[in-house]
Amino acid sequence: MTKPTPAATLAKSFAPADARLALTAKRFPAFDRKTVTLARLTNFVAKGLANHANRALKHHGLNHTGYAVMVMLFGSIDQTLTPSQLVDATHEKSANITRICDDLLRQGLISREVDSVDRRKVQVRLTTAGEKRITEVLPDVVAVTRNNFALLDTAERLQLDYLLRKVIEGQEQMP
Amino acid sequence: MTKPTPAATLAKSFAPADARLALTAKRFPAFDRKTVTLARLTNFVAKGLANHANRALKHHGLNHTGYAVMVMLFGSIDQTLTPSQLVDATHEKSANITRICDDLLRQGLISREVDSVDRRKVQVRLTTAGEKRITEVLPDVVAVTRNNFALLDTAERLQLDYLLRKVIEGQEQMP
DNA sequence: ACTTTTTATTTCATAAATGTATTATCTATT
DNA sequence: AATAGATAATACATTTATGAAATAAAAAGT
Repeated sequence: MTKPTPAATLAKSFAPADARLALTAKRFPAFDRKTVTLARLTNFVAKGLANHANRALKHHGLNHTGYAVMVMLFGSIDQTLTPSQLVDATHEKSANITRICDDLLRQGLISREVDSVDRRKVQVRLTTAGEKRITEVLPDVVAVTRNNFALLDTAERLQLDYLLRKVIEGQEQMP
Repeated sequence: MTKPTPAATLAKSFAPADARLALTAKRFPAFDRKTVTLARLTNFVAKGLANHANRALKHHGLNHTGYAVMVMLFGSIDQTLTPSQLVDATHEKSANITRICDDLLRQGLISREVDSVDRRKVQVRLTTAGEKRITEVLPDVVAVTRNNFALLDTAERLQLDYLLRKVIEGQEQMP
């Protein structure tokens, strides 16, 4: 089981910020330093993930959002999803999905067609070119993604998965 | 100690995406489903945090980046930091810090002055109005931030803090 | 002392993301 | 079958974020 003891020694770059938050907590009793720090940490990890992924994706003419869309399509029946499903799958706002898909369409990586049974819906489908592209890109991105978590052992990864899902569960209950 | 067992039952909204990633992993051996999922989870939590914070901040004329800048200033000696220090503290790109500070300056919440000993540097300082504003805003934002982590008990928060720092440590070692 | 290199910040052009309004279609109720 | 209400996607305006180049000052090397 993971022991949180040596946490303080890790991520040294955090020390100055921690000190500032400590001071703020001192000056401001309402300031819940622990959760604020959790929020900051999450933010930093997410930024790091996006930055590293983007660097790997740039050569391939994609960014991490476009990539996320394509991966979700790749993993779907018929390689087809509606924009709404893409919104759920990526947590991007619908307007952003439209924009991303416009771009993927320009690159010929996806197609769009109106759903024949519900004509409000649009079916976004990975093209052959799109499938080829994702196949080229995926190994790079997966490798980079893995590196982000390289320091965690199997138990820790499981634990992190559990904790993050629990946080999301809590967020979904928020007003 | 935290038991990760019931993780699968939490965050139900994740089920369809999990299924897609499972399929992708099946079709694509190189696809390391576990770390990819960790990346996705982190991303979602960060998005939720930003969205919730932004909603609380909007009334106050701030967004979560501007707020982050002000909190860091509030927690600093003399309530003063250079743009570079703000870059480190927030992980925002320098150009963005400039823009954010322009905005805070327009609102009269900070001041900018050239450092007298190293004239390349700029000292960004919280004004009295800025201090007042952060004092008004902080309780709201802290309350919202806490809610995101409401489902985690003390041990779990500690654990999450530990794990995230370890991830950041790993990210910092990346090329 | 003088040139080169490094560091700090900003500017500018561009990209990415969001909120709100709009259009079109479907569903349910009368 | 007509209408009201809900849902799906997009368009448009605006905000937010980024990369690359420019400017300026300090530090280092010769």
